[in-house]
Amino acid sequence: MQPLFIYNTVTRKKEEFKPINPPFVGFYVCGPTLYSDVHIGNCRTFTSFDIMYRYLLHLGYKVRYVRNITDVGHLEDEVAGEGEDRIGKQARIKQLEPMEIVQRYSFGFREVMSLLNTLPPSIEPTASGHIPEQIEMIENIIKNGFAYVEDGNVYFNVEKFAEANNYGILSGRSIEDQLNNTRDLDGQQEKKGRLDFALWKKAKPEHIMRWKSPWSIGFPGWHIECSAMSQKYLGNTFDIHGGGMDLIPTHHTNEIAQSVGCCGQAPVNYWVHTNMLTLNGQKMSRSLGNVFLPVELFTGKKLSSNSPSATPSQAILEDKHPLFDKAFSPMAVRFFMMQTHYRSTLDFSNEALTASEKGFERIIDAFKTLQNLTSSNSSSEDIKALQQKCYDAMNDDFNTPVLIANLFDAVRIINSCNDKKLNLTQNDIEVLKTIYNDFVFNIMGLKLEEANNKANNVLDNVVNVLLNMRNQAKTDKNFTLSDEIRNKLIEAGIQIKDSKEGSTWKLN
RNA sequence: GGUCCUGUGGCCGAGCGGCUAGGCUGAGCUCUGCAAAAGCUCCUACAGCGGUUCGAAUCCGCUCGGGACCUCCA
Repeated sequence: MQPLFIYNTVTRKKEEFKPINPPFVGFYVCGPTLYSDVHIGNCRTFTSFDIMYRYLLHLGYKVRYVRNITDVGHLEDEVAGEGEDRIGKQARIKQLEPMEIVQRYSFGFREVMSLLNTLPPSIEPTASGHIPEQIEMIENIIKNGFAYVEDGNVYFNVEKFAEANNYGILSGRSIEDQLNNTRDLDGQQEKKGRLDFALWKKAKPEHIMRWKSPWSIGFPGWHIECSAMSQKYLGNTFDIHGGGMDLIPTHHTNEIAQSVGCCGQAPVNYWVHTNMLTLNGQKMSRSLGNVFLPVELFTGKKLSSNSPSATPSQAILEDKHPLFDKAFSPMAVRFFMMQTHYRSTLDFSNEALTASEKGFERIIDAFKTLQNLTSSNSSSEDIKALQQKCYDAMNDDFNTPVLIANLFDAVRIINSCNDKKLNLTQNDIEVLKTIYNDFVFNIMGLKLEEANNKANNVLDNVVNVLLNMRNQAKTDKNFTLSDEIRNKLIEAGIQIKDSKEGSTWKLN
């Protein structure tokens, strides 16, 4: 098996990946809080982890990929432990059951992720479906002396925990630093320490979602769900835990504290974090309001304010979106995301996206050319070496930009062979097909977008009739007619490519 | 204010001490009836100033930009 190196946030180094129980791999990713539609920045994160999941599968690992859905417990003001539950608030505003809110947005979330061709996780557990597990974990944390009860609320005692443990192991910040350099905050009256966080909250009367617990009728804190669910499905210590970088200092830091506080062992061997998607250099986030939605990017249009949802198949759209020059297909967007490494910020712009789209088309066009390549007895290229370079790129912390650079080498070789400017053996051609199948389709998760339906077959036939007429005109040196056919087809959105073997076409 | 990350050619974006990715754009050439497509060639950059080194985009220091986190966020 290829040695794979993964950047570990804990050590801040790339480390060789060694699973606890090969070939099994436990992989947990913090999923979305479904109180509104996911935006394209959320999608970037889940797409990045999809590449990792796909590559691990390709390498032969048996991966259990768990990605949670947060449907309860995420307060508007986490640090104070105050404010409404985010989902409960939307439920109240929209006069729906909280589960209706979650159902609506999880439907949209899944549809968008499916359009982006991400594989579904093995398990998608919800926080509300794991209340007993969370209560049991809280009981253990209390038993171990790391949490205290205050008027029906349970808080994690961070300073107590930090006496014997490195609380800031992920963020690299010392406990003193965190205690002393925090902004002034309100609503801290119940907590003993300013870094303490809620494990269980007593429900106020207006709170819709509530469960019985030993401490009060209430609901779990935000961080405990991931600790409880990852432990349930992956064990006390598992291989990889991922999430957005913005989760490092609070959510993941507290997750570690809870798990260690409960079980006395580090929950995760490799912590992996993806960088943010930015818009004009600024992080895209729901709280900043600078978000746009996948459906808007895929259509180039603005979501109508009276659209019941942003689920692509149901969205009501208005005029052209002010941010986009045009629509960008999900696969072009996916390719665009992969041209930047997952640990770098990805800045959105029409120019960058258009450039990616063209590059992606070139890769797909070369794949079609590859199917009809003529082989030679000798070869002028080292295709096996190219294949290994593709693996080297992925083994180096999932370096998709370098992988793509290597694939463009393959594109050049394919096109040159097609132009009879270099030679490939039949075996080379088979290896190139394997490279495409493995890296482009299976690992990067790209796919051909034209639907192979009846209408397309008819179109294919119709265009071929016209191309034959044009070729006859060319043979007859009737260039007025041949050019007219070409120009009319271009106007109709069809681009013709002539070659020695004949003419092909594609949609523009 | 504190902690950390970052600054690469017209644009995007790799790079982790030597062999100067890749894409997009632009120019020229080949092919072509003319185009398009494709191929080839060219435009060879590392914010600034110092330092370490035989050698630095890459390490160190300072200066100036940009960003993230320290409150919820993927």
